[in-house]
Amino acid sequence: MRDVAAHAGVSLKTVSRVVNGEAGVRPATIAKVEAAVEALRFERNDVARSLRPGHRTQTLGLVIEDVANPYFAAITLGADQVAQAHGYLLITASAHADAERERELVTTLLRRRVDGLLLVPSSADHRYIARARADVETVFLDRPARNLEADAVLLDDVGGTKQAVAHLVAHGHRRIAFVGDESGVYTARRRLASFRRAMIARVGAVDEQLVVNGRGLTAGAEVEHAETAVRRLMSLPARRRPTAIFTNSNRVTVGALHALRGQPDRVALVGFDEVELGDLLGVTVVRSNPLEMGRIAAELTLERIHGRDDPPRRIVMPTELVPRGSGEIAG
Amino acid sequence: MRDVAAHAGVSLKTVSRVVNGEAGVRPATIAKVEAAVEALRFERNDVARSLRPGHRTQTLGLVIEDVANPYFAAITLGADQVAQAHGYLLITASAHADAERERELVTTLLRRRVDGLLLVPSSADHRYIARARADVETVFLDRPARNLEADAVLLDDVGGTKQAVAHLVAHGHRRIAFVGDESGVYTARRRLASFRRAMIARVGAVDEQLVVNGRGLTAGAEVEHAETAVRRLMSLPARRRPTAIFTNSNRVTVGALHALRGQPDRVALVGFDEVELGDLLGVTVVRSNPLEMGRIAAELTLERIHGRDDPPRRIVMPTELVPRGSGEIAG
DNA sequence: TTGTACGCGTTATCAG
DNA sequence: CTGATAACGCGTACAA
Repeated sequence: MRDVAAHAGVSLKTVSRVVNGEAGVRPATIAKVEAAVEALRFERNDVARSLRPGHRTQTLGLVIEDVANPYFAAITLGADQVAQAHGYLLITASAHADAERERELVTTLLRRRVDGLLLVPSSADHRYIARARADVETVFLDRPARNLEADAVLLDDVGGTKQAVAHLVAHGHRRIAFVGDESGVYTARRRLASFRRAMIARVGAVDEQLVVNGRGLTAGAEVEHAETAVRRLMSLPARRRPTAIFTNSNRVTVGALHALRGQPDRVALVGFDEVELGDLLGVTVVRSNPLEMGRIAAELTLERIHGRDDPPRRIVMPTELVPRGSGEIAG
Repeated sequence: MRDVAAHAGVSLKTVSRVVNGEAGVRPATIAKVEAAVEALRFERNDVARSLRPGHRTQTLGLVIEDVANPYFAAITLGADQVAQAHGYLLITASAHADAERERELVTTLLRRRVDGLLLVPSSADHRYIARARADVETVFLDRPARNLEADAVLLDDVGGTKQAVAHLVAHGHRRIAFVGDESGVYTARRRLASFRRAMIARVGAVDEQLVVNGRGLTAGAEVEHAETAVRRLMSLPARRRPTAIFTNSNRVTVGALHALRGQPDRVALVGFDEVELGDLLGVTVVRSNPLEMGRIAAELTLERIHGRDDPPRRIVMPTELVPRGSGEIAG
């Protein structure tokens, strides 16, 4: 910028004014400066710019489990859409359900002074965020903060799980299995608890043999582990074998579909989260709208950045049961 | 940092040393400083840090079409893995195949002084990048740069297309349709050209009625438009109707699968790119490895940043035909 | 082992 | 309308 000023024969501040389109510069001067900008291929440095007090980085941080999971990819897209619309950019990082990694990533993002943080948490205690920087606007996604007051955009997992169980029971099932990963510990536990409650309410009991929750379902191999788990369930003696399965995430659903492929008996299946081509495969799912979740979370974050200061909100997104065949197999 | 220094009764520089773990500070001093850091909740500001000459932002920019497309999501994950492993962060933005948006995003990223840029281009001329900043390491993904010397990590679309055509011809097809979107103009044109060549070589001619390339396949609605296009093909009189279809991207494949669902006649289908659950649906695809593409591109970018300076490279990733049923329907 | 002075590229303030 | 100067938070060079 100094070079541009020299080249144009004006002061630094004048260049700044022209570059930022501020008013109060003579057209002739503007032309001179613009010529110099062209000649020297000058490009404003937004890093230095955001160093100024008051000025922000115009950046949002997003930490998710895994971009390659369509559920999180949709969240990412939603957040990106809103961010771009407001002139913000999004730093996205996958923590792979690793609490340690999550902390590292969050810390790095805070050091970079992101104006806002969107977080799908894997860790069990988020006081470290407040400890690091109290002034960053943080919105939790999919799972609430632990030990921290913060906004959260969540799914109605309780409702969704109830719908699924009710649907299967209505189709005559009583031996319903629950297969989940533990990636979102909170989510998983919550859905499992709802499952138990719903089962007790509608069937009278839960067969714990039919509950598989995460032991061994490590990150990165959820699909394979879910497949194994479902195979194991299907190899139980006939009278204890489940007639229906509820899978609690899209990864698990995909694994279950693989496992059920070769099965002689038709087993009912309802999965949490949409799965691509699920319509063609006839997979009944409890669907939510992760794109909208990402949008809402980003919008809330930006509102907070721009001064909104009512108490932390907890927004719960609805779920919807989409019958497509697999959930309507009679028990 | 000044406050910390005051609180600890030491100089600014000493705090800097402690914070960055530099040697040559007395343990007692370290303790004092660390106490002050705790008390004041000090967190290093990496924005200011990267402003220093020589210091970089440790950030990579990635511009893709759409994170919600599993192909690009896989690229994103690969790039993120490598970035994280090297202490870099990734700013990812979806340009939705809009050349204008691509330019805006790239410009914004350059202004933020990303150290490297990974770009799945939609625009047809990339001189603007060199014009803006000559010193940023740029690697193109999926499609090469136009009017710019730059590294590129590409797919072997020619080979993949040939494989697909050969496969279908080997199964007795002669009336093979090509359905593509124009999202990657370069890619689309190239695959279509290869398709024509392969058809002429193996069948002797191309029925242009069976070539649908993008007219009307606008961004964001590729799936629906592909579905419509395939429906139209299937409603041709029997002797001109295709007996096989080659779809040139995962979005188009999904649309085609929807269109073919209700069809009375079985039509063969080979798609470019993997589609999730394609194995269960029996979809024959020409598969590549987008995760690895993202990794390789990020690695190359980092090597460039760290000084590698051989001439621009063009890395071509192999493709593989995966027979699963839909491509083996006899013609 | 610790401190001082300066500069990174920009914008805010205030004077001319 | 335009310019000089300070400041943002940090690290480098050098001095103490």
